[in-house]
Amino acid sequence: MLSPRGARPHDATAPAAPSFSSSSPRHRHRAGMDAGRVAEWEAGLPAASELTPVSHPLITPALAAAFRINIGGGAFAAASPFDDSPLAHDSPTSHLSFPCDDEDEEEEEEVEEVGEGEGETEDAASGSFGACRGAGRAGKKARMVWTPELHHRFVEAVAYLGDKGAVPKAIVRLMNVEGLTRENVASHLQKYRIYLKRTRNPAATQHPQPFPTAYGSSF
DNA sequence: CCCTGAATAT
DNA sequence: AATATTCAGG
Repeated sequence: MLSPRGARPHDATAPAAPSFSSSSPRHRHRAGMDAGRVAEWEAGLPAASELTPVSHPLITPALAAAFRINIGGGAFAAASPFDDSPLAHDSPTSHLSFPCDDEDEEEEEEVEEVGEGEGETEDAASGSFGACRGAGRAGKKARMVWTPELHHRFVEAVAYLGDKGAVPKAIVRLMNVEGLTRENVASHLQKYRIYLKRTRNPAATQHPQPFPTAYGSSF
């Protein structure tokens, strides 16, 4: 037996990382019980069974409204090469970047750090986004971090397209997120499908889980 | 060429 | 262990 893909020459790259890497404001995500926030993506799920809109009357107002995600405080440029997305009509629905983690070192997670009981009412979920790679181009494919907002957008796009039309390409096109590639969506789509399958038939399996996202989403 | 499934790497 | 990335196949 031959295993062709046994060894993979990994590019040891570590080229440059000079850019701004001085202060990295870590966002403290509080796993509070924001049921409202959680219900957000839950509401975007195809509760019923028929979610296959055979007719595509273009973008619906509901979707457009649902897509109205917080648009950060203009930290990024705004020149989009393509602007032919149906969603990118005139609403601030484009310019979404995903934060990424740098550092190659394997560092343990930081210890818990509780403030002095300061009120954290303001949620950071819809706050500022840290653009990681955008203009700067480096042979570094940072691990994509699917933020709840990004995931929500993804879910909305899938729900709109339907199970039969939810193709990575269409989703990417609808999301219109710069930096988001088809592979990224395809990968996530797989996970999303598995998640749906898992929740649909919890037979002989653990209890239903919300969504195995790396974010606070506990019910 | 595109989409889906599994394997692999971090 | 979980998630994203990548390879391979249909």
